[in-house]
Amino acid sequence: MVQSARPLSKKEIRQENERLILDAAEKVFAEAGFGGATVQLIADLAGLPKANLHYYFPTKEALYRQVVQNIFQDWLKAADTFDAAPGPVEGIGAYIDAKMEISRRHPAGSKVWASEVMHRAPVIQDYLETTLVEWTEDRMRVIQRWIDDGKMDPIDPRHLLYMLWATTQHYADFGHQIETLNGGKPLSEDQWEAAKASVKSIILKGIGAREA
Amino acid sequence: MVQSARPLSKKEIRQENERLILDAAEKVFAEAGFGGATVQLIADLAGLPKANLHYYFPTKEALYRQVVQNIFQDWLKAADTFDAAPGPVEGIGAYIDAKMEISRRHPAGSKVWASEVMHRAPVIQDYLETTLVEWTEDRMRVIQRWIDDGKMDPIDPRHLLYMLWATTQHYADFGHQIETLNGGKPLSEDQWEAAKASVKSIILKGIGAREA
DNA sequence: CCCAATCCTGACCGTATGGTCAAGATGAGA
DNA sequence: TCTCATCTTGACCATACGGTCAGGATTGGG
Repeated sequence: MVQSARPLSKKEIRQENERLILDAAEKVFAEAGFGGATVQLIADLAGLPKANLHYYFPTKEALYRQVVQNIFQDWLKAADTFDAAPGPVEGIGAYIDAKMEISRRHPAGSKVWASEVMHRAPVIQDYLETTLVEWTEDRMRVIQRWIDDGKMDPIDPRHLLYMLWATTQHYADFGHQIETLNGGKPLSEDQWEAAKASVKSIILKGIGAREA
Repeated sequence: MVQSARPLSKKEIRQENERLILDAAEKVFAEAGFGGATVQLIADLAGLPKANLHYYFPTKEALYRQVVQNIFQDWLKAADTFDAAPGPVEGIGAYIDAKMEISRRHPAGSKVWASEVMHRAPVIQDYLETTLVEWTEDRMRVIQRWIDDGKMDPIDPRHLLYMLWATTQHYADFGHQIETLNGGKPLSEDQWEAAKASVKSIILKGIGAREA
């Protein structure tokens, strides 16, 4: 517990507190939903008085918006793997790995995202209509190219993407159900590896992905 | 608007009103989450005064519990198809059809279920631990038998079930996102058929399902 | 060292919400 | 027809919640 006693600068204080608040907010929004979450609960979890939280984020909505936007960024970043790949085995395989890892490391974020979309995306509808549409069309083109090059079966790229999203995010969003079906215990390291392997195996075989 | 003017009997009144309330509640809980839903909103949608709603369901929690339990029943019923089937092509194929149909016809119910599980199943945890566990083990045994009989590849039945749940429910839970990516329009009849076909094709091929 | 800017917080406020109640209306059975 | 059980509802209440504010503490720059 020995720690440098140097007082934090204003900049550092701001950064640190915003991080504390955003982390706490993500957890609380994930567990209770936007409507069920209370500012008091978020403040308690962040270890700050409620009024201090309102100093950094004027309203509950503004805080929620920031949380969702951050999650959306991660969501998109996971696709970097997709682009450089020579074919579906590497590209989709790496994408599944990346998204499964997000589900494992940031389940709260995944739940907040799911909740936002389920409730008709009240705060990020504009992102869906612009960024997500572009992103999706780009990846659909990549998949179509693989199909044209004979690297996989002629699957509708759109439904393949939906299946990838659904399957990988399921391990976060429905993690509680999976845990219950696992005897109440979280998945072990080995079980996570088995999950990833199963998903990759079924999908890659299912789309007839051929090694480069 | 001409209608039989026969006054409803007490029994009919009760049935009718409970149905109105449950239908309205499912929609509102799906759109706003438990915390975001208000009793007033449910009452308005059902066309009843709030106090009347409380006459039939004493608390918001009791109403929510009933909604979730009803959904759970449908969820289980969809599996009837599974059991009689001679092999994975028929069994899993029919299960996918059934669950996709639920996603299409009762998206609100699917969302309420997803929300409940995401929030650690505060009201149906006991069902998860008993009924769902049994249900899952039964189906895993069926799948294992198909594997042993050489009717499909040696896939981990557990992860196959998760993939089936994830993929089919995704079309309800993330329906708004899918709609946005479809130019803001709901999926047409043909598009639903294409979705079903894609899902079935990828999964059945992915698990190496062989015709009987 | 001083003053301005930033940060912190207990106390407070208006509102919305879940739930109650008492009194009346309506249908069922004798 | 009379009586009882069930159904209906406007008015009401206590509470919890999001958000405000005034004033104090702390840091930074000149």
